[in-house]
Amino acid sequence: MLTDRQCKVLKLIVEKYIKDPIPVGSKSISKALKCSSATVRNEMSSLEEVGLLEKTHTSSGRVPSEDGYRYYVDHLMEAKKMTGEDMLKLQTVFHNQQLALSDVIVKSLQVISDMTNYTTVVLGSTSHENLLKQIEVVPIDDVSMIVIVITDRGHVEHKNIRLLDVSLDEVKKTVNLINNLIAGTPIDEVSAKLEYEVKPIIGKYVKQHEQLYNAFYHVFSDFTNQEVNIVGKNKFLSQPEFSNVEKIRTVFNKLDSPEIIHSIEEDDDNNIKVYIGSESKIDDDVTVIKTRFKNGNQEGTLAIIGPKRMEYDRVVAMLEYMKENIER
Amino acid sequence: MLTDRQCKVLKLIVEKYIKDPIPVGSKSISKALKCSSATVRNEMSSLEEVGLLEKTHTSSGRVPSEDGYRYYVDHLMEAKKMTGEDMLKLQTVFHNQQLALSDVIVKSLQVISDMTNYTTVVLGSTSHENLLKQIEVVPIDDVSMIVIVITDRGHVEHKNIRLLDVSLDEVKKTVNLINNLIAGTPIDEVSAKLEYEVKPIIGKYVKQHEQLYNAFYHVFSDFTNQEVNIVGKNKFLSQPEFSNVEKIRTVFNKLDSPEIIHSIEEDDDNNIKVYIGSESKIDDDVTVIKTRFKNGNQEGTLAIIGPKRMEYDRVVAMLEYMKENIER
DNA sequence: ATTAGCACTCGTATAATAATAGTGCTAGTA
DNA sequence: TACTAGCACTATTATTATACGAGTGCTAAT
Repeated sequence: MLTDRQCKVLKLIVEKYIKDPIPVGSKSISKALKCSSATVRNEMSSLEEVGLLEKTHTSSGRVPSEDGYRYYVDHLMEAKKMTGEDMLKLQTVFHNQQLALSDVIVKSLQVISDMTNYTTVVLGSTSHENLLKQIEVVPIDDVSMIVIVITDRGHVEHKNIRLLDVSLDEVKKTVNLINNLIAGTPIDEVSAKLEYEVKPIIGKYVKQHEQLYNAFYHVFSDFTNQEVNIVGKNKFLSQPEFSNVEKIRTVFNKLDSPEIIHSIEEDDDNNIKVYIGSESKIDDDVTVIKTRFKNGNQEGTLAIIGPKRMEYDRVVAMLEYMKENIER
Repeated sequence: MLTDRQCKVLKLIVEKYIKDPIPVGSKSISKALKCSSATVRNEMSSLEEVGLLEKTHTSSGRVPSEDGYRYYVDHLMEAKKMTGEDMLKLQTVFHNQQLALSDVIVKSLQVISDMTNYTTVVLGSTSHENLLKQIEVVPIDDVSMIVIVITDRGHVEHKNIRLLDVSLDEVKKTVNLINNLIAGTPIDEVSAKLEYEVKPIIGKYVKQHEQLYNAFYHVFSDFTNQEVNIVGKNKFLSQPEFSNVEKIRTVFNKLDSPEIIHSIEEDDDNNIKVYIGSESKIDDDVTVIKTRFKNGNQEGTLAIIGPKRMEYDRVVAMLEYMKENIER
């Protein structure tokens, strides 16, 4: 258990280091604690012993360890009210009645990314949560047409397909069959239903059913299994801990990897969760802060991704504000 | 006018430097020219005098200047046949009958980006070339619906709109009116037509026409004026001339800027064009190689973006191959 | 016209030095 | 017992000196 003063020391170090990424010396925080630097040094080495602080070399100042950040986030950080300025910028987006919710979310995350210099992410519903609402087909020329797939949650995808020697009537028949037979099915089960419920029927009533079946099968099997929207990736380029290209490359590759991004919402805790450093699965110097939201049948995950040395209190306040505003 | 030997020297230097980005010394190319390093040095300083070569410092080897690359591309580079391996990888994409042309293009550019380690770009038709084909509306819940806009070239966009207290019937009336009255209009003129041709009519026949008009007006005014597809931006991160983050930041910001990307197709020359260094408008160390393509009413621009120190012959060969295959 | 030879230049690498900001520890004090 | 002043010690950073080497430009000889 930490003493009261140790908490203060840790808090001061974390907050100072977040402001300015240079190791914190004992002298620089001794005044704030109303005791001498020697005392602070003693406290510092206790904190180092329990693994909350680290040194970059024998005689350097201290830097928070991963556990140090964790302790700060879990016990020391004060719930910060959003500043009026931050609030104002977001409100103008939220109060735009014209925009659909999903657009409001994306817009406000853009605003947040610019305000904070961190990367932001929206993950929509996954494909097993999205139900097929209807499909539409629009012919473009003799051989190609566009298939548009719409889900009950308003997710839209379209795909260009080529059909040689298939008459438009046959296509329309197939579309109607699909809409009548399997609307309401979770997207990721559509392929299966297509095979077992639609294929036998169009086999009987539709010419060129092979070609048509294959085309539609591909449309659904290529359906993106999750809507992902990442805003402000480049913000990483102005963070001091990402000043070497190697590191940037690994981070960017991770951000481009669906598995990694997907894993952000693995645990479906409804509260705000903070993944620090190695917990983030992106890089030891990266922190991910995320929350789920739900409004009617719109649901998904918001995340803010930045350096481990992140303004935790500010970001948490922002995410709370976002969640609150989305959910009503 | 350059002598024969000067051409050889320049060519050797460019090609050697492209392989390995260290300044080229006289000795290293003297054997290939069957003369002494002193002779090469003389030729080199002539080439420097006319601005085709540069030194990084007084006693360094030579590096091609921007003009040097230009001269190489315009006069020295040999039309290279694609290697069998390169060809094979692209053919498997092109020979996929299932895919629509636009998908084939994107897929093959992904392949090219991976093969070359450069960034690739497809620019679709611009909004004044795309004609409105039809719009569709799908209601999602009481207040929101999705408007889907389809152009004659198969470009699809959709937008979520919110309409309070507007009945579905009124919406459908409006949609029908729009489809009947202004289908066939270039997308970037739709907003105007909407105002002068549709607004007066729905004003008479449709309730809540204000709200409806505004909503559709926004749908079209937000229409992306150009389909842009950039693949493999991260490839820049493994190019040695982009090893500092500052540079990466400026390049990435440029690549994210619609104006810059749009400017690639400013000149509508149908042949392959090479923009070297400052000509690229992206960075002095960047080269853009592009060509237009056209197949039926599908047209657009392909570009490959990489370091100035690019494998020009290989890239040009690939673009030629792409253009040829797309156009038939 | 070409080339061998040599003085010269400049970048890179290595080592030596000093300055500085920090630590840990000891001994003394409230 | 808890704190602190003081000091020896350590590692980083910046600066300077030195040597090395790859390359050039020029001159004189072929």
